[in-house]
Amino acid sequence: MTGGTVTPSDPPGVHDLPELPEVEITRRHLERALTGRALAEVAITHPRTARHNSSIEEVETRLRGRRVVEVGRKGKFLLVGLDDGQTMVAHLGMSGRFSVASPEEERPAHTHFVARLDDGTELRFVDPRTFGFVAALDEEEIAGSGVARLGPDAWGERPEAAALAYRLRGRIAPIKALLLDQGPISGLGNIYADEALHRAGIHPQTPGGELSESRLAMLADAIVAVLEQAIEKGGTTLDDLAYLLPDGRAGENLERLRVYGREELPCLACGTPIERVVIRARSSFFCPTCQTR
DNA sequence: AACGATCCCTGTTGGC
DNA sequence: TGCCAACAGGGATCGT
Repeated sequence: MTGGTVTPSDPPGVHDLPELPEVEITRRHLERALTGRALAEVAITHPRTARHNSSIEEVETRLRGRRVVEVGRKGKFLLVGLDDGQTMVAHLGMSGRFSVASPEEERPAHTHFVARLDDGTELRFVDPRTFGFVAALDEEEIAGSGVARLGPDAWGERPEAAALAYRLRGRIAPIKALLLDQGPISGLGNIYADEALHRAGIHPQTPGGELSESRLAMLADAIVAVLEQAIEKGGTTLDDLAYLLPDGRAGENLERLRVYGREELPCLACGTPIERVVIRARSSFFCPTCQTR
């Protein structure tokens, strides 16, 4: 039921929407597989995958022959440092997935990027919906990209209440929208934003700038807790058709979700039916009793 | 500057 | 049984 219609009795379902935990799991996998390796040959087969450079050929040329120095992450962006100072910037978008496989293994449908590595394996990027991308950017290009507008990483940098208060000061947009914005704090998507707000007892429509420092302290703690748990559980795979982890395993965080996709089901804390509202064209699930403005 | 709307895209599904 | 419109999502872009 990946991306299917959401009905009250039917959890949205469910695929693996890559948010910070899923990207961090991917980063760890790539760190092991790519560090020290050279991208011997690079082939991109879908123009949207290369849209952050001027052409497919430019990405291929700029990455070809480069050696991987480090694999980092900020928010939901993967930052693969290369030996000439460039960075291979990648985003999984809605449906992107990296894997490292033997060239003999059949390539899955929607494989839009392949890099042959100098150890004989192949780095692949599969992305049916093409919301993801792979780019070759230098320092200056990164400074002008979306990466530069990211707020502190929600897990790696863990902004505390005072930092959140500063970043949300005067903002009247709903806190849910601000958490999705990636500017005040980066890495949260629709699932973990809802989960963190529920854990913190904050209504998603509360204007961000109106949250007291004590409530922001609860939010900061809740964000780290939901992300930590999701990373430990291998991320959230929402249905067994969609694959999630780079090694092919499904994540096991789904059972831990307390509000996302649970419209009309009883709140696990108080029994009140979970409600759904649309904020910034995204579903927000919340408990009207536990979460207040 | 901040905010909201719109667009991109495809697999899945509800409704007919 | 089969067809098709609706829907989900992150981020870039644009209008107000």
